[in-house]
Amino acid sequence: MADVARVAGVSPMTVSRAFKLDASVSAARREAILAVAEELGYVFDSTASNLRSQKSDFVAVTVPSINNANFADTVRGLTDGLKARGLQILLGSTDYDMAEEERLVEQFLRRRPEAIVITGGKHSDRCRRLLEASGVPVVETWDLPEAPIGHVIGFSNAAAVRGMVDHFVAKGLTRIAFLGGDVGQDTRGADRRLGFIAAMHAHGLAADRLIAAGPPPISMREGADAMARLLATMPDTEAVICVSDLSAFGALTECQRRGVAVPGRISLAGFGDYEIGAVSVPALSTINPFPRQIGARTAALILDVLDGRQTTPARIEIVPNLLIRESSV
Amino acid sequence: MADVARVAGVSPMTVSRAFKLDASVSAARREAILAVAEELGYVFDSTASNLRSQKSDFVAVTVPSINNANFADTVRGLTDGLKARGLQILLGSTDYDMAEEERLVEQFLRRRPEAIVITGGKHSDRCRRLLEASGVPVVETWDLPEAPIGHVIGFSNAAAVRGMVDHFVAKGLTRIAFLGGDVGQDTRGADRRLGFIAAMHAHGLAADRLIAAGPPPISMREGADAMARLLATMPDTEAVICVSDLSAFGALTECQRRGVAVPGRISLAGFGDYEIGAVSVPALSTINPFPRQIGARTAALILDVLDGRQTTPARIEIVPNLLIRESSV
DNA sequence: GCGGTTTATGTTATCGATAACAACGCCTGT
DNA sequence: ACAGGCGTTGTTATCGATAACATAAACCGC
Repeated sequence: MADVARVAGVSPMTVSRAFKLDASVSAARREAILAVAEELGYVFDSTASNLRSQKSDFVAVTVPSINNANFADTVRGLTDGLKARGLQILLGSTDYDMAEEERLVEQFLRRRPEAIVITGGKHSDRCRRLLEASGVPVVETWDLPEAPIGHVIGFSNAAAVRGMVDHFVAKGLTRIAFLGGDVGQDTRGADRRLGFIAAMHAHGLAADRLIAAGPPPISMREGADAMARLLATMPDTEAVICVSDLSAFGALTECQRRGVAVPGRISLAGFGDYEIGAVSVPALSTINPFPRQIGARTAALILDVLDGRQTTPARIEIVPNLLIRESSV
Repeated sequence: MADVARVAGVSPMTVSRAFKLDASVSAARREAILAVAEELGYVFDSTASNLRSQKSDFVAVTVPSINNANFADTVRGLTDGLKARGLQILLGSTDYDMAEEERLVEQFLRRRPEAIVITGGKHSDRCRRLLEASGVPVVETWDLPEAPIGHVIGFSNAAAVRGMVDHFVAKGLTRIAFLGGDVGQDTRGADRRLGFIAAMHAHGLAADRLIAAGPPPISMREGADAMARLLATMPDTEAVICVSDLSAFGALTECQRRGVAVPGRISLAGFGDYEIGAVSVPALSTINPFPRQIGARTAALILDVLDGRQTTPARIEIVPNLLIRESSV
């Protein structure tokens, strides 16, 4: 920067200002300075800038898995909403593991992010403590924890599944199974399963058709395997709600291979409104929790917090949308 | 850090060393220092560390899209290979746009990453110049550019598709179509299309069944729409190679809705070995370019470069695997 | 027991940008 | 003509950790 300043015939401070979009430098001079910088091949050093200004221009984000269209959509909404402000996303995946989440959060906090976005509302004690002590604005998403760390933008997984159970029951189906959500690691999956059980009980129905699909991420293949087990052990099942569209599609393929008609003999539903659910034959009934919107609103909230427009913890509830399609008609 | 040092009764330098895993501090003292730090709620400041040591512990990565299982797999391989060394991934998506890529690269270089990984081998002039001038090790992936910027770990998209064309021709099919890859933005898609054309010509066949699917990312829906157009305009087509498994699956669903037998009347193939291709009914023939391995080997290469074991530009060619499944039997 | 080496710790200056403050020129209104 | 204000530029000290060097203590073989 000193070199650029010398060549441009100004002080380093003026060069510094020329690189900040808002600072007061005459337009002509800024242009000249940027031209000199480009010619000299000068590359601005954000590290030094961050240290002195005590701002990182980072927003840290943890997701359970990068390879998941739902979370990717949330990240997309976040990125789009934040990049206008020059905020960089620091992305990390926890692999549905709270210990890994804790490690990630600790790493991230060392970079002094402007805000930190966590997927889910359940964390290790130490992770929670670190976040609370950090002074960094925290947003928990994809969940509605009872005692949030800071801000929350999420939805009730249990309530969403209840809507689907209601739909099946209204169709006259009573022997309904739930596939997945059997492992505590995937707290959202577990919430959906608990929501299923509660909804069945509310209808006076037995919630005893629970099929395990193993630890997340639940693949299509695991959905197919679980459906095979279900058909073998409880062949009179009339409807199946799956923990995600991916497992639902896997379940569908298993039905197709066995000649089990969907929705003729078994009605199917997924969760997440993945593209596969809209395109598959039959199209899958599902629940859209608006992942992109979660990201977009989180971004907007973060900007509000950084600009001082939001000073109290926000609690924003997204209402998922029930999509009834061919698989459950 | 000074506070921690005072409480622990040592110099700040010793505290600093206690936080570096390799530095020479007696085990007892390190433990004591870390305990004090934890109690005081001290959080190490990576920014300051980076500035002074002139190391960022960042590896920057650009991908065309986060929401793509193939690229997510590559990122996964990278992350896994790098996190043991405490290297943080700085991830950005270009949306298949070279201008956006240039912007991202410029942003990333300001953070002085230890290395930068770029998906693809085609870039804007300025982007290339910035990378070359930066002195940062560059790895281009998912492609085999003729004049690489630095290191390359990729495969030939054209050659991979040729293998699939050969397979169809060996089966006696000659009226073969290619779906997608019509837009220059997606250079890998375009390479596959060109590879298709060249392979057809090599067999003395006309490569005139080219169906546009629009700009990337090509969705399942767009694959279905393109298949509808193909069936309408060239109903005597015997086989279709799609630019990805996602579009191939979309194409398959269109066939199912119209009662067109796959592979009975039309043979189908995709690209990428996405899970959908293995699970769908019929399972899709496809090409596995080992995205996870690309990431893993890129990580290994980066470590080799950083440790001085690799001093010349590497050129590693991955050989994709042809997977023949039910859709093309 | 003594030079020589290793191990563990401390001291000082520094990475590169910028906050905070000062100052200068220019305009404006009275 | 002059106080006051704004827009633009410069000066100085500083953000928090650590490289490089210095030093003290411990170890070691002969």
